[in-house]
Amino acid sequence: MAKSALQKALGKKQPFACREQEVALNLLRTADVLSREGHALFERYSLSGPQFNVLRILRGHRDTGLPCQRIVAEMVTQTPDITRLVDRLEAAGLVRRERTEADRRLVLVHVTAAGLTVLARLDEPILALHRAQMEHLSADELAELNRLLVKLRQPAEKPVAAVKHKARSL
Amino acid sequence: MAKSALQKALGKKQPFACREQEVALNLLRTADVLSREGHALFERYSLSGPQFNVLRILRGHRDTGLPCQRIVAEMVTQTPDITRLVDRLEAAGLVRRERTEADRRLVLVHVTAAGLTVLARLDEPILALHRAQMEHLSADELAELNRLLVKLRQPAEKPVAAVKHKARSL
DNA sequence: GCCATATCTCTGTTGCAACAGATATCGTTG
DNA sequence: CAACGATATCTGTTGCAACAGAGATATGGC
Repeated sequence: MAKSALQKALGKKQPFACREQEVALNLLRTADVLSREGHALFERYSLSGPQFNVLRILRGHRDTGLPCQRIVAEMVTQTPDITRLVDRLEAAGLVRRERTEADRRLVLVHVTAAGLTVLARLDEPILALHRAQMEHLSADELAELNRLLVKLRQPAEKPVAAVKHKARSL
Repeated sequence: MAKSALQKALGKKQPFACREQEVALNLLRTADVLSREGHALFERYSLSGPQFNVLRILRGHRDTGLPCQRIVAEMVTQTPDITRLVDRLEAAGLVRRERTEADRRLVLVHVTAAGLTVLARLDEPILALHRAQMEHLSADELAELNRLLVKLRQPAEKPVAAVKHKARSL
């Protein structure tokens, strides 16, 4: 295997154990690099990445609101600590909780007008950032990258139990 | 644009704003899904992902040791809190600090025998996990994915200052 | 109608991450 | 050799994330 770009970037002197490991490390590193730039953008609005993600999800359901569990299911980076994440958004006045009457276990979370305002201000810079980060890739490359990322993650999304069981038996 | 796989997976009803945004979300989500399985593996050895990463880096330089700054530069997910990360590894007996005499500002970090033992136990399960996560992709697809991930991250790695300055002016 | 089970959310605790400032050392300049 | 800036690491503080357990409510069997 020839020396890869990541090896040089990281100053590594020995090759990767296998191509699968190279993909794993490249995936995590690229995600880390790109998400840091997004983090710098959110920071100016006192938001974290997951917080912005939740706001955007709630905007997609602003007519009905969404229970916490559904919010987590739609998040890009899923967190088990959705309660306090919503707590902080609520303290900032960006979302509002509403206990339902039909099923009193459920708490529907709605985005507020203030939340929609913040989202509106962030929409354009976010898109501009994404475009700037990827302007050196062709449309075909972006489509292929999308396809491969989805395919890579696909088997782990449904049979999670099987994978976890396998991992524990190692 | 036709409905994508991620839209269905996330239960979204409206399309992405653009393909660049779809790539960004797919990248973060795939990295999150795969890294969680790795986290479950490290957890059994009371290690975090970055901690394992540091140990592996130090193994690659076990003849000379490495200053903290160099460790950060080689990390997959770079952290500004390397001091305490090394603190915890040192408390666990997996690394050892050594103040150099030539330049007394430098602290060379070495992996200990115990650290090498932990690494040796983790090497095979990690490779097995990576292979299991990617067994449904062909060798060509893995190579193409590697190429695209490296290309996507490439411009952000060198002109970081320029990008950051640009982001701040938004 | 009552009890067991499942679901949803919240709380308590621990540990890590991020940012800013402090300390110690080195190299250079006058 | 004294002072200045640069470099490398450490410390203090704040806030978030992860995990376990508890409280409240709904559902289904009897």
